[in-house]
Amino acid sequence: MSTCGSSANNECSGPRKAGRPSDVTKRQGIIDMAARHFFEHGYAATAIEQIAADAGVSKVTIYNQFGDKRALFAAAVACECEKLRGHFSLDAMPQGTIRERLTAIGEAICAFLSRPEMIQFDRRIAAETETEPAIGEVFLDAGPRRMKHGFAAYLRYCAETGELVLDDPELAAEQFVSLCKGMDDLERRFGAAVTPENFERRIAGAVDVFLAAYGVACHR
Amino acid sequence: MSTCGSSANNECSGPRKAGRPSDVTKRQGIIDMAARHFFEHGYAATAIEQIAADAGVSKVTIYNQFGDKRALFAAAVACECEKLRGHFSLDAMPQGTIRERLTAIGEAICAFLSRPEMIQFDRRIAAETETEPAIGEVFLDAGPRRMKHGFAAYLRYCAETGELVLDDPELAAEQFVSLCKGMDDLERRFGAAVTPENFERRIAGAVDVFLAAYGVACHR
DNA sequence: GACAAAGTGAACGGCTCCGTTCAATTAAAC
DNA sequence: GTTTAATTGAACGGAGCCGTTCACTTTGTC
Repeated sequence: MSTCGSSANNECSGPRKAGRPSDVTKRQGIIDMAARHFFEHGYAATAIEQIAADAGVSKVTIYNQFGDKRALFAAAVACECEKLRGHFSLDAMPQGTIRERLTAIGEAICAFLSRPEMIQFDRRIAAETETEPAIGEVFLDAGPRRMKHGFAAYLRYCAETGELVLDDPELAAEQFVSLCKGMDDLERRFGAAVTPENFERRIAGAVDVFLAAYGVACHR
Repeated sequence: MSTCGSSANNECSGPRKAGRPSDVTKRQGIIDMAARHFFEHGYAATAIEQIAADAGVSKVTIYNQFGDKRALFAAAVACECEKLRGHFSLDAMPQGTIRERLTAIGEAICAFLSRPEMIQFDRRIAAETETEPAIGEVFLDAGPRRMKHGFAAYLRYCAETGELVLDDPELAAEQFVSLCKGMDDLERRFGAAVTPENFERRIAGAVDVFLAAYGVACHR
């Protein structure tokens, strides 16, 4: 479904190697299925043979293409992070008052972060980061930091248009996102059920506090 | 070193069983070593034989006392959560202006949460919560929720003395803690190094924002 | 001292799974 | 058609580890 594996496949300069070329769709199928298993059941609890079976592929093919279980896991993580990159665009900015826009943004961010797949992905990456610090780094760059910088740029823009009064957009971005998340992502990481009624109140509270600190009304 | 295992050991009513009594210090040693291994290397990566060896105990003794690997893990989690309970007291409240007090509290909370053992414990519990939801629940009650309620009570007290203006202490408590943490606990969960310079700025920023929203100055 | 239960050490069965090897098959490039 | 390389199925070696059994020792209580 995704096209993550195309990053290192462009061998344009090399002469076309003779013989049967490796099946790209198979490779992608393996990565997709590996991601599914790794992020659902954890690294240790996932058997390569199972991935192979579910991807309709021989186990040997996996070892030929990736060489190692860890390498396959790394590929799956990289692919998933690549998908993440597409999720932070500033194109479709909501309209309305600054309060309405912040509310919409807060809702979007929370909805994005509280998807069950996201929670599980978070858990897995965190657990594996210990044995493979590079994995955590890749995720941080593809996800949280990217989101933070994008949002900070928007806040800076708002400051330039005079809708907000702030001198440290990065800090303000962190603060707003943290306010929106509250302790809810924590609760969810530890299995608590989602509480939609708290959701609204939390976002509204976040916007209130944020505007109290950075809104123009307070600084007149 | 800790005395967590004493919760279910009070068999006061039963007649003293004949024969050799089970060694409580051994039991505690097993739990301590189990916690060490489980939280450092993960559940799956921990071998019971290793725990037994490091605790100076036979593997059979572990199976006699706990019956199961999962049960041993659960005992270790329960013990660690018990330790957590002692860490949230409102006794030694700092003095000074409300700003100084909030700053001190924020620093204490962040210092407590960013201890490496805490980060690892967090990761492990989150990962195992999936297969054993009860574990996550136990942790939430012993840690985050407890801290939140305790701090909310303090905020309510501050509101009663007129130092703060707020009508939802629980929400405000969440907001303050979230502001203090920022995205730093996230970064640390994914292996990023600690940045002491950001630490100060983040706490100061949190107090600024919080007081802008809930301080008496803004509501006069 | 007799008894009963707890602890020990060693060995074992059984299971899962990683990673490899090998001969056979398939599919593209030339 | 020939060549080259990818893919496959099956089987294997080896490792790690869970949980059990058993005979034996230790350490308390009665």
